[in-house]
Amino acid sequence: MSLKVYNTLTKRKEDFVPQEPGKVRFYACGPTVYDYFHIGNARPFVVFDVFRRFLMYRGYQVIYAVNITDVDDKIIKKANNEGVSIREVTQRYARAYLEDIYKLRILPPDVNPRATAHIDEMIELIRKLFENGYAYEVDGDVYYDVGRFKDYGKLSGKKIDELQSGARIEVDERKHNPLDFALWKSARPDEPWWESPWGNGRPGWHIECSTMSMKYLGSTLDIHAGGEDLIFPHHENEIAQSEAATGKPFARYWMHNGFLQIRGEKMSKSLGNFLTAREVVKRHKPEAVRLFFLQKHYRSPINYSEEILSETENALMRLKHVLENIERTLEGKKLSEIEEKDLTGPEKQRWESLQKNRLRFIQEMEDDFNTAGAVGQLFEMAKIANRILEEEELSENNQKILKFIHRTFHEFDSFLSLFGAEEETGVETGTFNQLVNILVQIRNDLRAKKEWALADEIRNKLMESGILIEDRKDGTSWKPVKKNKNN
RNA sequence: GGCGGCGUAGCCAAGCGGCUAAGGCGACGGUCUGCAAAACCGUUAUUCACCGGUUCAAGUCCGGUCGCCGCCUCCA
Repeated sequence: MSLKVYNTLTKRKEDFVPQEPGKVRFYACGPTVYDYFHIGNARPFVVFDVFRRFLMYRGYQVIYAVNITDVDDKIIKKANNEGVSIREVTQRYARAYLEDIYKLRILPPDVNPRATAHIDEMIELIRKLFENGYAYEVDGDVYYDVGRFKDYGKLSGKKIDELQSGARIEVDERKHNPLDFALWKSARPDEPWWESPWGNGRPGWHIECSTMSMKYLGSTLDIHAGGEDLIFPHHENEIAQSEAATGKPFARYWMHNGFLQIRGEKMSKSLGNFLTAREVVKRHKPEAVRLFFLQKHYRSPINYSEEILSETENALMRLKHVLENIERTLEGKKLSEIEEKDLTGPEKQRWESLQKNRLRFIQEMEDDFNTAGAVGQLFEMAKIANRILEEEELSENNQKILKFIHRTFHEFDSFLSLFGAEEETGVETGTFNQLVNILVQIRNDLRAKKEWALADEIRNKLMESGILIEDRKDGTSWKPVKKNKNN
């Protein structure tokens, strides 16, 4: 089986082959921190998080970088409107961004670079573009000379001439070409600025992503991802800058997510028809938001409504109930691994269906991350589990089948993050389990050394925290013990 | 005007040339229950916007028509 990815650059689904076997350099465009991000912005954050983690699940070493844009016109405007400093605005919303992605159970990226911390590198990149003849200066502004870059338009499929005729923006006569974009903007009053060879100023938007992605991931990225509205001009310009500077291909695979619509219209800040992710997460489970995105293919448009979110929440509960019911049924039972040769009749059929479901799930994920198709397999497995749970007496093999289903769900949840959250605390169970397992392991090491006092201390302390340790001849297990509570 | 995408049951949605068109929500029927709720089980598209064409075989490929959306300007 091999992974296939739809590449915007070639407009085709391609076999995914990273430049270095087993290693994926993955960059996704992050937020401009001038406001809370809305539920439409959340889509790429969630889906690319799942893709990243699926790649990890498949054994790739993934370096995942997501930038934070903290210098930009909109930030300046916001600060001026509120009469506060730029720094205050960016700190407030950068923190809010981190809080919100945490709530959505998005794993923190490996690198989360901020633009203002990379001004020197940006200046260096611009200097390189001057050296290579792709940049020019006018009155302290520096522009990229689009006409000099032969491949301009290769990502968006646009031709420079056609763009010119269709350009609706007023033409700046100082530019060689109306499509030339700012690499460096000279300082205006009340704007933040940094020193540069071209005078005081601040970087243009596009140069940030080129600079930071290449700094942390190298000249050629394996995957560059973002919303489809970034294809032009943002990603087109990133390619122009990066490739003109390094002479190497900038990114091997370009992935773009489709838009979220509300009442048949694109959700956007400028249209004012947005709901912040934090509002939505107050009304609906974060896992339901994730499932909402995952039940659609990431490249298709998706329609938001409260009703659809509620429906998704019901669907999520169906899956969670299965897990809970299996847990209750199997509680305290010790089951060995399933022996296929012992299976006959309906048990065998169930087992074979489940194997197909599991395989199919992975195949769907590998087929350009078809999460909707994959999730369907989960519901089919849930159906089988429920049929077993309905039975009066559970055979040993049926119990083992239930156990298999439970394990498979959690296996896939390493990248789906739909289950396993502690409802009240928001603490991720996976992390919690890992911590307890570490303690149990340490204790076993101590027992091996016959350091009983400390080992018992760990057991007692865990018991006090509601964790029961069980030493058995085939190993140590543990489980949370329910405190006496009504209901 | 240029470029790109979409149109599958009441709603959401997978499907990318060939087993009986996944799955979810809802609705209806049933199991459970003292009753109810919850949960679970079952049923729910001779048909894939429309018209032609290619093929032994088409939601699936090609052409056209209609409708919707996005990009071409900051935007995930």
